[in-house]
Amino acid sequence: MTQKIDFLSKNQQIVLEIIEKAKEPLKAYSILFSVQKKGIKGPPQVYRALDRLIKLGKIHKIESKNAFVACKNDNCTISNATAFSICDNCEMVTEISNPKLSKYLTNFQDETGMRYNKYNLEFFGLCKKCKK
Amino acid sequence: MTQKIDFLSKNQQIVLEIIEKAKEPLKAYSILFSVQKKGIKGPPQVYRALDRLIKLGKIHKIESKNAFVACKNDNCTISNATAFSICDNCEMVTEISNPKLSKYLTNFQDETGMRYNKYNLEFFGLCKKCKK
DNA sequence: TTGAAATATGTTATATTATAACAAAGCGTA
DNA sequence: TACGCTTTGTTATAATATAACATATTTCAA
Repeated sequence: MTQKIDFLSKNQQIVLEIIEKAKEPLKAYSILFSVQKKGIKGPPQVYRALDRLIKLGKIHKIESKNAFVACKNDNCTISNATAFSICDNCEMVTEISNPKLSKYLTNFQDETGMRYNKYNLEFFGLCKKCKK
Repeated sequence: MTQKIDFLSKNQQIVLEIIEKAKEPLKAYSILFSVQKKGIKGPPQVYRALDRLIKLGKIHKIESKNAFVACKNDNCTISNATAFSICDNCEMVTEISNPKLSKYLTNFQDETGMRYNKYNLEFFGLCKKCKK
């Protein structure tokens, strides 16, 4: 049987915890180094946990940075519709949860008639702090 | 002085040409293999050309695939505002040029007051062919 | 013109990110 | 229990990207 959708294995819990505690997106290998003392030895264990957490919507991958952040939405049902704001200077990443935006993009249809079931949007600019 | 904005070096021309001819996004190392007969020996030469072509708006990087496509817009002034449609099955990638969408996103402002000067949007789904 | 500073290119090596391949362990159920 | 399936562990390696330095080219002021 496939793993139950609400159950996290030990490795998955370890990886999720460290991502949730972090204030910034974490790279896979920095996760690996941090969790080696907890018994995780190799990249595949980390990447498998990351893959699963992504599928569950518990974390998201910031594609432009190859880094991972915890999902900030209460129920992580929108992992197929993600938007982030990224500061070019301090690299701060924030998940945008704006109902209007997600509605607009979820309903978006282009000329080709292709219907989308997932999107990822990354905004870049300077955050308030760095604008000063 | 900085290289003139409308001038491409030999390497840049070679790389751009091969990307423009391709029907699908190209990976950096597949570009490298194709251009080795033309005198380009190493990854840095390819990556430098790619970086410059991106800055000029001649090509875009598909972040979720680590691959590069030619810009389809006549004048490539919107390289800071990109949107793509990606088929999960056949991996076809199309650049979306939809004025309404780009206007919406360019003007988008979130609660934090951060103003964006760049965004990248990637839609995923099944293209017409693959839906059948 | 000429030569110092800046820019661009070539080259080797290596860092970073991710997955293949297979072995071992756990789990459900007939 | 023993068979099939899924998950986990482990080693090795593939794929992506950049550091570091050497060489060449261009720019432009003295």
